[in-house]
Amino acid sequence: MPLDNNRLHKYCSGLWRANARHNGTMEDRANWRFLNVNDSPIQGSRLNMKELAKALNLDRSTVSRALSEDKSHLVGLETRLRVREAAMKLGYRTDLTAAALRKGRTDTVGIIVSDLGNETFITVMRQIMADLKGNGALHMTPLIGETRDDLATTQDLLHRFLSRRVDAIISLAASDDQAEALQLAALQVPVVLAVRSIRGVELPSALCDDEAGGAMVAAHFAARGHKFVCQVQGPTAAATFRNRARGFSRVCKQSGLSEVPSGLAVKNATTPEGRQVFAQVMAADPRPTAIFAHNDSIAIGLMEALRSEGHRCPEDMAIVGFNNTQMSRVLAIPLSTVDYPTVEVGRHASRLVSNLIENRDYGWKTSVFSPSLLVRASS
Amino acid sequence: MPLDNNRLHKYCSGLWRANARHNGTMEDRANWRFLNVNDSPIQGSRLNMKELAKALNLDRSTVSRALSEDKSHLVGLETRLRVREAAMKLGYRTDLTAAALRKGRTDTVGIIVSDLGNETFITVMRQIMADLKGNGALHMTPLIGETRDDLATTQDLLHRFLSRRVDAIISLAASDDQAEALQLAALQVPVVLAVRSIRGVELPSALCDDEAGGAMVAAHFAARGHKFVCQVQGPTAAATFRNRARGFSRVCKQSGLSEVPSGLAVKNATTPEGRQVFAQVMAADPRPTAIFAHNDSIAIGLMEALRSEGHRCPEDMAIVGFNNTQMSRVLAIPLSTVDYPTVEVGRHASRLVSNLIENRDYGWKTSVFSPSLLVRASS
DNA sequence: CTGTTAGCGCGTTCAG
DNA sequence: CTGAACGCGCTAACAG
Repeated sequence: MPLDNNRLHKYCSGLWRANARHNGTMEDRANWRFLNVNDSPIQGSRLNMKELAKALNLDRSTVSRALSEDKSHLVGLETRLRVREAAMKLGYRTDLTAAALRKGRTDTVGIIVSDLGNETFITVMRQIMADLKGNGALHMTPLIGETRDDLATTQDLLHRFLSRRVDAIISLAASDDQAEALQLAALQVPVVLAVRSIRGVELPSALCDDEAGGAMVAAHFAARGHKFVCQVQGPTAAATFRNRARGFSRVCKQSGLSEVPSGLAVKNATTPEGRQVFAQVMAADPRPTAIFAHNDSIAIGLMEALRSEGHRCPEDMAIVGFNNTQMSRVLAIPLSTVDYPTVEVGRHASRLVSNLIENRDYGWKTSVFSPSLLVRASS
Repeated sequence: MPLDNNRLHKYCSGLWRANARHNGTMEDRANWRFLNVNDSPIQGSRLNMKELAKALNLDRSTVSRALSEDKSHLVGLETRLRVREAAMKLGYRTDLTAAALRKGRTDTVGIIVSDLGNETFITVMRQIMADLKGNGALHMTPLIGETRDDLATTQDLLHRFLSRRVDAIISLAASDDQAEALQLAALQVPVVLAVRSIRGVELPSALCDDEAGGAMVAAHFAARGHKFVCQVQGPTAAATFRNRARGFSRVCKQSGLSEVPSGLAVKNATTPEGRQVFAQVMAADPRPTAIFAHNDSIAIGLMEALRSEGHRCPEDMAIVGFNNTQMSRVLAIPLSTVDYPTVEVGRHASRLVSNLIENRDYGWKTSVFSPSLLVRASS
């Protein structure tokens, strides 16, 4: 089957993006040497640009241009097609590490996330990865690292990313103790914060308006006629949770709601801890009739404890979570929750990165996106 | 504060592993030029090895050796310390892309996963990443990509990995339609399969004995005295689920259990689909008294549906899942499930990769690890 | 033990 | 429109 221009044009991008299904049959790959005009010393089985050029009786430069996305117009149409056809048949793949060395750009961005098991982080990360793959003329590859909120791991990760010469870094794992490490990194490459910010650190960020989210929940409780309510706060070291708490408390005061017990917090925002903290809620006097859990995991722990002890939700106790996770939607009693603006946050983070890479403009471009309350059966 | 040898030795590995907290103060970094003996043309703010060498009145090679892990013994102790101290104070970071180009090795491995939201995959991946970071003298960086079981995405990912010259590829996302793409990739670099295998493709793999897992569940049902049971199968395209089904059915026959209804399968192994399929289970005649769900997500969907309709678990219906996810442990009715050997699978996969990279030995080294049944309250 | 030399595979001048 | 030459930052081979 001869290659037509249509397939070649597909391959043009396919060479970089690999949409092309046909990378040359194994026969082609085995026999590519026979295209050589002169015998040339071949090190491995991997074809490089020099060899490809020799096989075509062209100079490397011409081949380089023909294969490139932005400079292929500098090459005659006929030559360009000939080069691309050969590259395709022979399974040529440009060596991106070599290209990076020459260009001074690796077309990679480091992504730091605290917990790969967290659905919200993953959702934001997916958006970022999708954007990075297609944004503008850029085709960036993400390097992903998980910190589990450990400072040493974070520093290790930053060092690795910097050593690999990433073009930028996005952290979804910022916490106060990382301030210095991130600022040091920002001296070398653009650093963008997403989901989590750091007090007093002015880096371009893409955030959720957590305070507004907390406020919405309190307003909702007030509208439902509750008098005594409480909140189970996530780790207090994270600004995210502090903001949710502040918004909730503010509106409680404004609406005449009493927070009892107050100061409830879990060390990790997980279901088991939500389960455990339930006893403290029930021990309070007066006992609250509604709980705001700072995320869905905690909320689910509370609901499971509620079920275990034979109480009913929302009749005996209303519960609202945060993040709108998949699980919240499929419970027997669907969980009321605050929908996190994952798409907006991810998109803004990737836009910031693209802009900063193009023109090292470190302007003050933080955006804060609003969440929205989803009232379901649990409240 | 002067640098003592202890800190320098830490930095020795810290240079690569960044355990060192102190990367040189900002003043150090700003003034590093003054260490230069001659003025040298400096392009960016980033210090390279040539400049570092000139500042120290040494040759690049010496600096390179002094900083390396395996060849630093070729350098005099005094010089070595001097080099490392300077590198540390000046915040020198070796350019890994350049090193890779020269060495013909990038010290990266591509990891392909179908779904970043899947706890089991993530757990295996974490193990792999931890091993890769510390295994032997190797410090490999993983490149992670998600396919969502899409062939084109998989091909794209493979191409990107290969273009970035990864030293090996680990796929936790194999499915039958990817056979050709993976085999083509295996022509270039070692390819290892984990968690999922492909029928008829002989690549070194690290797997779970899914059939044994299914068998355990059937034996458990038989021991509990059930007569009519059923299973809800995951996507039939995946060998994983086919094996679980086969093991379960085999033991059912051997133990005289009837599968009604049979042939129940969901398109995606998710909680919502588990929820939906529940109606079909209840409509069966005779109605089964126990369900084997091919993973915990499906099982949880079934349990939620059970709750919604007022049935009791395990009295009216026993349920067993697969994977031992966090969620299975914290439900009001803790879920019986099959514990997946994530550590063993991950460890074997990373060992395979390390071995294959060292000595391109493509020997037949697949291992299959046994899962174990965890009986909890739901059965 | 250290310096010298020679590339790794590309992209980008500058000529023609 | 194409070819020749240079160098990105590093490590490996070979001398000394």
